Amino acid sequence: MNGQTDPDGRRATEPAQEPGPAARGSGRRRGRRAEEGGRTGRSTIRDVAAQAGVSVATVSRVLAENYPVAPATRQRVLRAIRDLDYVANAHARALAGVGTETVAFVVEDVRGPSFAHAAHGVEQETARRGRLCLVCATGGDPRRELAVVKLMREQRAGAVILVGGIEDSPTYRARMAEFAQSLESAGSRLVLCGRPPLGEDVPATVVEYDNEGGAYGLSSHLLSAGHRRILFLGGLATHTTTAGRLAGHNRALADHGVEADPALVENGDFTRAYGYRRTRERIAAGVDFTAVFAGTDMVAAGALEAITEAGLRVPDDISLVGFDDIPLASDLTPKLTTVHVPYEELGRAAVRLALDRRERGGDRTEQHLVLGTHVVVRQSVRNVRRGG
Amino acid sequence: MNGQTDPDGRRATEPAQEPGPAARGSGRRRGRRAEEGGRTGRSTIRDVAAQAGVSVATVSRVLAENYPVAPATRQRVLRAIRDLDYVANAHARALAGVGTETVAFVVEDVRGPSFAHAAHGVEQETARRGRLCLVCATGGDPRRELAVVKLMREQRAGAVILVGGIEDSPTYRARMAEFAQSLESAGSRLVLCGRPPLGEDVPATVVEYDNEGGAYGLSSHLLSAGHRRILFLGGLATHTTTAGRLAGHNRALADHGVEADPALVENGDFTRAYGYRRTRERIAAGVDFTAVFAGTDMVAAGALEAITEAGLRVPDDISLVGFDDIPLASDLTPKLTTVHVPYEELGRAAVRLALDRRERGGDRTEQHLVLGTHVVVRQSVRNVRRGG
DNA sequence: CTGAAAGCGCTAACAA
DNA sequence: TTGTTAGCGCTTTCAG
Repeated sequence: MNGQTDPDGRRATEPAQEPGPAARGSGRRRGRRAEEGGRTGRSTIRDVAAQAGVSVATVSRVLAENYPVAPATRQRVLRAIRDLDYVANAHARALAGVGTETVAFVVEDVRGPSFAHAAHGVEQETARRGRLCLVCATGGDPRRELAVVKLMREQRAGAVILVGGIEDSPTYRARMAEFAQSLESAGSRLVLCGRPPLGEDVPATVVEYDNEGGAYGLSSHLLSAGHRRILFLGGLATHTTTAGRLAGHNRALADHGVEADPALVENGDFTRAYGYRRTRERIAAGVDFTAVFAGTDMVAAGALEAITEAGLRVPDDISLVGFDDIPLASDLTPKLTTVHVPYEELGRAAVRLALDRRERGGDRTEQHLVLGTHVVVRQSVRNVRRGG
Repeated sequence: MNGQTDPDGRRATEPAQEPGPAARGSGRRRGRRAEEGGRTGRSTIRDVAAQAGVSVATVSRVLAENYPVAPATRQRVLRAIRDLDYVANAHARALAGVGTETVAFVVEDVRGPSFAHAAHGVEQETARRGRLCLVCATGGDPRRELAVVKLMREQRAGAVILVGGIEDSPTYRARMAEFAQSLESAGSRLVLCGRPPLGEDVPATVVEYDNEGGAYGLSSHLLSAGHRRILFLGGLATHTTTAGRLAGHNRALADHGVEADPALVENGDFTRAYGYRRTRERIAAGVDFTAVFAGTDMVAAGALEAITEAGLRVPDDISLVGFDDIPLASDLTPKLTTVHVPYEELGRAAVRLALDRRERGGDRTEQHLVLGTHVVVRQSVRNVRRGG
């Protein structure tokens, strides 16, 4: 750069023809607004200052309340603010280094059954800290997910929370590791909520819940009730959630000395429609099981429908359990025995961990928290030992 | 200013002692980054320009793709961007007058039963237009609502959507009118979604659905089935939603020549717990009705529980209808006859109307759209005419 | 096709 | 106590 340029660039080259202090641009605007009567368009801190006959710094001070201002001045400023219906510009504020931070909450679909509770947790904790909460849906599309993460980096989000299980794959892991780095280097933080960690070297916060343990408990409950042939209705084998739940189920089987029969494990998705369809097919093909372990409560609802439709009863003819403990579980008849997942706490913890870490200037390490789950016994399981 | 101070100000006066993070000078930050190898902290467009050996203007141009840039230059810039892991700062962009706009979605509680669908509609339409979607919960607290609206003004949200019925009152109307004005003058737009208009002179967009018509249809359905004594379980009489639904109910009664009995109208809230409690009390006090019109499906779920618990059956002993047609309605046994409300479309329309109007530079008039509703007949109503 | 520089609205260091 | 002013990072004329 040539030596003539003032390092600051702007002012040095400014000609003497200085009109008033500060920009002519806003001066002109001010003029226009005055003509129109003072209520049109956004007013700026400069307008307020002018109106109150003080400097912008003073206005900023009464706004921030972080510096002594003479009561009389203060009143004048406040009055001007009211008269002009002034509101500070969050962007300018952010640019100047202060202002409300944002936390992004990224889900596949906001209608997902457990979304509401997780969202509530996030919203709660986020609001408690005076932050804003951005919600984005990806529709499960990796491209949209990529776009969203980029957008969040641009927004300087304090944390980006990705919620829900996912199809695991090397591609996925690579992408996430990149997201994590990318966010980290932008001063933000990636939070994986309800899905497993990526490894020690990935700077992400992970808040998951115990799928394996919950499933173990649930299957144990079934096994203790005498069930030996349990139909497992899961999502794809590579789905992180399915993987965890199936693992717990298999461990329970093993612990009870029951051999795992591959024919009793179905892979599909976590929709109600799938639960219905597959259960119906299995029943049509001959009922070679006494209980159904549905991957989620939604799947269980579908299964229940199919069972009922086939003229069978739950739990008399077939026992049924779900997973998640969404409200639906206790609305079904019979009320569904399931595993409770603390979604709300999951959301809260995600925000808490991520922001606390940043505030304490945490290092780039991984953070990992696993929330407990527990079986909720209701009315959809029958004891086939005593019972018959 | 005195000539001794470095025009860049900060750097010059900066003491040697290592400062904390969040350094005051980006000059220093930039310096540090260079030392550490280019990946720490946020890089700015200036870093990219330097790295690529071009001016910031050029970088801005390749980013915006709105101006011719020599391919070679372009490549160098792109490379620099990648090397530096650069992401534009949305705030700076917004301040400069461009950038992603935001739409705010304000609800009482994100766990509300119909929230998910409305949110989906909003999210969908919002994303389609390349906007971001902010979600805030007020917990029904007017103070928090006020704070949220202010926050949204600061964020320069393109539209602020308030969803769900509300306790109507002069205070409420005055507050809303003020919000509307306030947002309007800030170049934003207030959208009332699922609640009635405030008047021609209030610059707000209103998207509601036909509570009155839906209730009329529903009660007519009940009346046609021979029911004469229908217990109406509503929210407070001043609640906009309750008011609409009750009005439709009463009109149906009148049209069928049935006198409205005040003793058959209960006021409470829209919770499941209320539905349960009140129904139980009424049953205990003597069943002087043959059908229950629950204000919402949630209330109906509670009522169903109470009825069942009392050893009565739906619809054999008592018919039951709800309102909203949330998923729960078809999960209950028996499946609930209810009124379908197009929540998703409601959300979509809210965004569409508000943003379209702004784009077309609409005037300050009120906008008003009413979406239709319709009865969904399922299995919770019995015909007492033929039946007995 | 590229660069210089004037802002966008606000904060905070420094001076008065 | 209050005012002045240098940025924050980006876009966009206006001149080359």
